[in-house]
Amino acid sequence: MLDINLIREEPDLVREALRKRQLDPEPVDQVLELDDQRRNLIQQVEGLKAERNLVSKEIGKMKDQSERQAKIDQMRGVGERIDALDINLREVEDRLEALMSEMPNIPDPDVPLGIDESQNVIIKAVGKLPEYDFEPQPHWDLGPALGMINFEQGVNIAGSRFYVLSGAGARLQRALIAWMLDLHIRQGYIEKYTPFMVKSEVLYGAGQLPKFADNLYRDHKEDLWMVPTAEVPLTGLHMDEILDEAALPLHYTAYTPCFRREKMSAGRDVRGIKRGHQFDKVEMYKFCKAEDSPAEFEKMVADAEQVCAELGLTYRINQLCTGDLGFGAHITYDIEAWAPGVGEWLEVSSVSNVGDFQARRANIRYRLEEGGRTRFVHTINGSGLGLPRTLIAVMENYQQVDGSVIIPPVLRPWMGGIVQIHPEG
RNA sequence: GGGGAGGUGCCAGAGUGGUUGAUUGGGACCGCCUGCUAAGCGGUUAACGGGGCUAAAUCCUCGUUCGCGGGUUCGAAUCCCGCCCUCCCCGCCA
Repeated sequence: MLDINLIREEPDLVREALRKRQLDPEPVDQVLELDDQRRNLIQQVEGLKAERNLVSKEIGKMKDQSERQAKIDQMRGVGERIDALDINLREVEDRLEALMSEMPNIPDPDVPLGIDESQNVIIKAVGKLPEYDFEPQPHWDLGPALGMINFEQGVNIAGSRFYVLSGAGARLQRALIAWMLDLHIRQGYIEKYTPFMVKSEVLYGAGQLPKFADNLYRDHKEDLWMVPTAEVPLTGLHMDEILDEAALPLHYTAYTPCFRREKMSAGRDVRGIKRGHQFDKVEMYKFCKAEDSPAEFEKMVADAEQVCAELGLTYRINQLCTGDLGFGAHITYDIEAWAPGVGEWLEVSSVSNVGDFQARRANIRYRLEEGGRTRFVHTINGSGLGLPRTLIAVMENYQQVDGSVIIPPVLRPWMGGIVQIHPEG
């Protein structure tokens, strides 16, 4: 959520931000109009309420019955006018809220201008593209051959876009999760295990609702929704709280499965485990003071990089341009790992500083030690990392000519000492 | 799922339809007092929204908020309805 004061005072800045995102700036004018109406109605209705409060107190003290009755009759009329104006005000506020809640965050001035993902900017690359003296296989061949992935079973029990991990495949994913969580703990994050279903207000707070309702799974009887990312429940942890300045920053990490309905376009990413309706992810999340968020953001990017580096992956950092920036993001870096089998860079992490955008929605503030007004915290989220793609990168990078896969050294303690996975039979 | 109790400020805990935004404790903070500490004395102690004064306000003023949402009333923490949550007992269960 943007600050209404910003729209009111610097509408051109907001219009420009929308244009940079390839969006129509017209809602700004509607917001200004509704904001004007809102304040106008507030002034009217609050004036009447002040009068009513005053006279009601007088009535309480009056002795003369006829005088008293006259005042009561007079106030009855005032009450009716207040009710009518309140209804009017509610309507205006609902419409304003609807518009505001669908307005995206302002891009950071440093975000490169661009119309779509083709204009994202590679800002760093680490490692060399590995060379093989054989044709590297994609994971959708390696996985089944090694007994690590079973696509048929997934489709049979849940439909297209689902798969089953088996044996060393399931264990390797679990090893990655456990190792990543432990790494993040060493990096200073506190591990959280959260509900995988949340109330709609939490999704609103994180910026998923109302705009992205179509991408979410929900219980058909209750107000419970499957989380599309751990970012959602983690944002909700401090909803409606006023934190002490001394408590910040808060660094959390959590493993959750993620559920996304997304209408997958036919013919794109249809093979393998790169994109599905359910996937696992280890997430990092920070609540911090406004002045600290740029540095905390950079640190989180470095924390995510460390995961790639310790796994021995070749990766690069891609800064999203204004046209590709997510709804709530102020600035975003994607980390992409090279997967030689599928021959593409896989987005294994996306780290965003959302500024106070989520904090405004979720009402998460902090109080300065010297007192004064409360302020909204800044929140930062990042994957550390997304599991299916990390699994792909590990399998495809560590494959051998005989179709086996070597386990990266850092994961071996979680693999029961297994060093290499060999084809079955 | 069934039965019972309850949700008030940072915490505990009062509250009669009418100067109750809310008694009183505790904590915290600011003064005073004190050789130091303790004690004592006085004071302060919410959030959000609108308007005003301003360079800007932690300044003035109005409004809203006693779990949430409705209703009754000139006026609701207080009465009525619905919902949510917590605690205790019973049942069921990994």
